[in-house]
Amino acid sequence: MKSDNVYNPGALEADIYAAWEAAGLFSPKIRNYNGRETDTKNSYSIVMPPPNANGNLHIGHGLTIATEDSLTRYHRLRGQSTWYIPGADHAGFETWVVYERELEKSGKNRWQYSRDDLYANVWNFVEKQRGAMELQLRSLGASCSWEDLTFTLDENVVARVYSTFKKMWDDRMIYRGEKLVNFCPHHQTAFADIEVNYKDEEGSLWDIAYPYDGGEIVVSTTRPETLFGDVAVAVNPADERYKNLVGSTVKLPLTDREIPVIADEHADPEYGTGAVKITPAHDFDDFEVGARHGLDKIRVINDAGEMINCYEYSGLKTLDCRKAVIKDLKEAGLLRGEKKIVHSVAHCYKCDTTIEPTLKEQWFVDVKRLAALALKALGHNEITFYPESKKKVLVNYLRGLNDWNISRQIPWGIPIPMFKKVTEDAKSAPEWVFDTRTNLKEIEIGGVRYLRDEDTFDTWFSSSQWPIICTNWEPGVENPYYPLNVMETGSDLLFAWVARMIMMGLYVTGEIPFRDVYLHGLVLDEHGKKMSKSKGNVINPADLVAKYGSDAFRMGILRGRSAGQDQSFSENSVVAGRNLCNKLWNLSLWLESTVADNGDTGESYTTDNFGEDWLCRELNESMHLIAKDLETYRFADAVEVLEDLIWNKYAAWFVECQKLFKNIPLLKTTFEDLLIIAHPFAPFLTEAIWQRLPWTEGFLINQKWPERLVFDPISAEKFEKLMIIVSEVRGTLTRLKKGNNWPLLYGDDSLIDENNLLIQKLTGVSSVLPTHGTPKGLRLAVPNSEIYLDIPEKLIESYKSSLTEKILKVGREIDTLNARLMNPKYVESAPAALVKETRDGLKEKETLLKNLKNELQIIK
RNA sequence: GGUCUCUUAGCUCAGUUGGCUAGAGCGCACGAUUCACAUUCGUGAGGUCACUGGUUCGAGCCCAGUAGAGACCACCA
Repeated sequence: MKSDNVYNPGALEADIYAAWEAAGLFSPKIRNYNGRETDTKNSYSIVMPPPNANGNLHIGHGLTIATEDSLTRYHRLRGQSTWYIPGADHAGFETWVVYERELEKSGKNRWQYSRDDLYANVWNFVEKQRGAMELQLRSLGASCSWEDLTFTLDENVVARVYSTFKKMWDDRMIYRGEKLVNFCPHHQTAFADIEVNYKDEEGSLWDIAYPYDGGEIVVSTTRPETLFGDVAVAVNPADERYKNLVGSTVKLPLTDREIPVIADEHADPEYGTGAVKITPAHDFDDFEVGARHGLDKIRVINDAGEMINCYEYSGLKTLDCRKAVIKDLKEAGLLRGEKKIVHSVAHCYKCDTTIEPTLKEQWFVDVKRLAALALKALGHNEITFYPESKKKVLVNYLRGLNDWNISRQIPWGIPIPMFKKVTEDAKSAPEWVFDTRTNLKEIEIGGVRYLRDEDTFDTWFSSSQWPIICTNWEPGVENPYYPLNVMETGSDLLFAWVARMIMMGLYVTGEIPFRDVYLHGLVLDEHGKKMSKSKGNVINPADLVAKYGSDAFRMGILRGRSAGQDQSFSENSVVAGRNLCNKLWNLSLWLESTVADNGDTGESYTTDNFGEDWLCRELNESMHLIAKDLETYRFADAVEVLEDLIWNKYAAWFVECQKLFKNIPLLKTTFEDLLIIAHPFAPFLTEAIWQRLPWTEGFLINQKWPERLVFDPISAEKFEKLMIIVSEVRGTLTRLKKGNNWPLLYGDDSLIDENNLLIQKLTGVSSVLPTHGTPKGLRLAVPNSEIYLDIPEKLIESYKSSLTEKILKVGREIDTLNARLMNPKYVESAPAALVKETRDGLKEKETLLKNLKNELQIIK
């Protein structure tokens, strides 16, 4: 018959969360801190990496919340003024892609609207979607301060972004540059380097002859269509083959232009023919070469990916033009060869269109100074990384960082507060002015008209200031919540986000934005593969929460996970979490009825027997370990310690003992402690139990982390001996396979005298009796104890092989200990305590061996 | 090419400044069963710590190298 005593999370979780929220328990205790509260030891702040406002939470978010919320709840229980700040991301480009797809579905496109209309439309679109994500955060138990939720387009965000931009503009760290950018012809926007996917692709390397009087120079290219933008041919200065051509000109095929031959290190003599065409407007390397040699930049591809400025080829798509050029070169007799190669090609990470390096005027941040600030702080170890190795990775990245393009050509984002002069005769007026009136298309300053730059900021420009914004940091005002205690996020965001937060935090506030960085790895499927929709191996956290409960999910996802490591995940670990929840739930049912049956006197506890002292000792130790693990971000270890405590120590040993000798005050105290230390991991279940127990008051969520329990250590030690005896009896009975209905006899032993009932209960033997000096039956392998299982001669005989095996094993152990002690250098150099331990161990094993051998003698 | 990570039980992973007989969960095998829990209880099997050298009284851990797996950065005319 299946029992009804099964923990059923679904019915409870929503109500509990609502009760916490209604009671205002997620808010930091100290809110109005201006000048009043500066004790940072008693504050704890952490921000949530803002999930996409119009998206659903995926498994990575589940891990994020499980991690951050267990930290939050732990520090809250520790009495700190704890502030977990939630956010929602406008997710500039991501959201834009979704919106534009909707727009296209209804047969429209972005060009039919003004930028401002588009912005308003997306705002409404996101407004409709919002809320789902927040509900999911609640169902995961995130105890974040909802009244402080920051949306990445909120007024205070924009204000901070503008003031930082102004500061950088004044500090000459922002410049307008015509540079090549990664441009997606489909989305019509530029991308940062890290937003581009490189993929290996098959392509052709064509050799094309560029003739000159008396010969030709053959260049190798994968992009013949860009030859109309060629402004030079480069050869390596050390390349003897071409030395005499440097400085002369060659004819550009299919045109009537002459271009120079130049010497530049960029040309690799080993690759292709060693000569390379230079197209500064359409290739990143060539752009650099062009800059070094003062060459022109000729654009031959427009934003839509069509050819321009190239005779009859104009208007063709790039790939069509490539075919035409190859055909015409062949006809002109200038094609010298074609070779299939595999090369890596940049793609848009959203629509997979080939990225077209495009010449654009954009806003750039000069990152040298920013990176230097970050490198200095990292060099001084001002920020601790978990895992530590990620610091090295970050330093390496910061050292090679290029200037940061912060312009995006999409309407959905924070408008760049820069206006360009349009009054032509105002010669003395600056070309660009900073102004925050971005709600206007056009402004006038001193009779000069300026038009707003239509671009918006790269999302990371605002995100990089997230800790500053969320904690309401203001210059000159003491703020106990800045720097944050920890920044927790995925290790895939180390460059895009963490690096930029460090740089901008230091630049704006002069202080690091957070003290610790904890990076979690990717959650892979159970076979170690990345989850993706196309593979169909995506696990949705909401499904698991619905099936097993939020607590089970949280413990399941934290189990077996370590910092920075991409690790697999399967439903099994959530099942294990669910089982633990059920265990705790049933413990609480037993405890509640036991307290009710025995009367609750409300007295404070004392310890009255070995098992009670032992449990107190173990509970103290587990509390200490869990605290230490959480403070060093070892979540999996903490869950493991908790599980061992609840399942093995509390339920399997302590409660079984308590069924014999009930100590109601101690049961109550220790179980309350258990609930508190389990709360960071299983918030709903523990609160549900707390609310149900008749003697508890208030909420569990804001109780005090338990004090150490008082116990007698010698008594606790003795219980361990009892455990060894019980285990040995159980093991022997199992191996005999003849049931457990035998008497257990023991020699003169006060420990067993005092606990014979307990031993009988835990092992199931028929009785536990003194030998009265006449030992008989099978002697058990318990050191320093004389214990016999009173079974018939025949059965003892059948146990002989098992005994022999044991003797051999103990013999081997004695050998290794002996060998160690025979080594004079070990005795000399190893710590004294260790040597003593070895000696004691040896003595114990030798006695045991003697006893076992005696026993074997008797059997014979 | 550069940076970083990983290789420990059938699977997924721990193993914190080197210290006794290398751990956990899941899985597997054997056994149990009225009263908190079959989402249970008891017992057990299972490991050449990738490989080769070195340092040390002592190496899964430190050092050098080899092999394999993966991530990221740069480049690929």
